[in-house]
Amino acid sequence: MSPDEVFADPTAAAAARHLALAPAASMQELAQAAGISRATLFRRFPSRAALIAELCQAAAQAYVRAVDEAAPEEGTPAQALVRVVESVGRLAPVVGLLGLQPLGEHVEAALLARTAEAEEKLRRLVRRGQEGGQFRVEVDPEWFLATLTWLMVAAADSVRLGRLTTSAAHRHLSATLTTALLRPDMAPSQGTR
Amino acid sequence: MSPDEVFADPTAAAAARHLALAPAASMQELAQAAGISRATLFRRFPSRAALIAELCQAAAQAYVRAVDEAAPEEGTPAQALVRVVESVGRLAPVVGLLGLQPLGEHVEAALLARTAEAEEKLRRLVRRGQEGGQFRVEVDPEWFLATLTWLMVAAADSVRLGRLTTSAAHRHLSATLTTALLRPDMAPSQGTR
DNA sequence: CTCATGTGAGACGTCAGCGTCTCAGACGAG
DNA sequence: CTCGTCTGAGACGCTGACGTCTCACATGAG
Repeated sequence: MSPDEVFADPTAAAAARHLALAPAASMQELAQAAGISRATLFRRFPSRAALIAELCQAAAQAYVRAVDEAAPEEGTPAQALVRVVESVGRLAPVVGLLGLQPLGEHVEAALLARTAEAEEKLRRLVRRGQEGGQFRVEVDPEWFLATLTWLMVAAADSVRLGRLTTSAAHRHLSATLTTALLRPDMAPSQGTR
Repeated sequence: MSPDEVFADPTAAAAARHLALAPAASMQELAQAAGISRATLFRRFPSRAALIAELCQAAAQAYVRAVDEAAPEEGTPAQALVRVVESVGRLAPVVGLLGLQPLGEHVEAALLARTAEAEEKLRRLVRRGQEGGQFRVEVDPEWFLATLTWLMVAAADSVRLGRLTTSAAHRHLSATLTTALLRPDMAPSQGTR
């Protein structure tokens, strides 16, 4: 999933792309990356904080939608897990390195509030799978959430460093997340690819 | 492993602790966190960049030592993996959130150079285990390295958010890394705790 | 006591980035 | 052609942080 599919505004998409490479980029650089002047960038986003906040909000929105589309409460936990990991994993290139952005106090709180519902769905999925015997019981749901988040960053960073291709990173991300949670004797198909 | 064991200088240790909570902290804040005046902080570290660089160098040094102490080339790959994960995992609380620090171009290059040798040892370990049949062959060594790095951040961040205790995070970190790489039929002891 | 060393407090200049503003030019609609 | 709208270029002031400097004070050795 490319930045342009997550951010309706092409300016925002370009800014997000550049911020992924240079987290401390100035408004000057972001404007240049978007192919517009600094003045125009300020016309669209009244401040730097507003720009960052809007990007993060859009990313959170995409995350919530990805979780919803995967329907974590439907089907067997194992199938639901695969769908979730596949769906959320697509966001890695866009959302991943945005997670490194230093945020203001209330902005971070707003983001957490926005994603709280989706995270709760995932916690329920983990518990459902554990009660049903398909998931490892020793995995704390909170740890699964943390793993999901930061392995997206890992995937994005590996691509940034040129160590993995986007598709390889996505594949490994999915594989690692499912093997981390699925009980080994429950693997639907042992292969990773 | 506490910050004081990684950073000989208690000032550096305090700064690292504070930077983990506030990545964009000013020199004023860092001095206050270390219990010294801003002037004294500048006497010890000629610039902010120098301070950050020194912290990262020390962290990289600790990482290299942790890998060396785990002796990744000795014993069976599975045993070596457990040692590595255990050893490196201890660094998570200290090193984890330091990875989020925006670095200058050449500083990052210097860090990569410093850790290159240790990373190469780990790549060899992964390949050795794969050739020996104990490790999953579908896991790219690069992906394992990325996973190792970013799950340390995940552990540190989970603790920061109060979602996990330090010991729980460490346990999950070890468990996830080993299950991600070990072939399921090769698990030495199935339990995680 | 005297002196050397180290520290805290704070003033000061510098500078980069932010955010505002103005003006000139491009461009399309009518 | 004319007007309204949008944009780029650039000047401007402001702020916060950096880094330097000075001075007073504490502490400890001799």
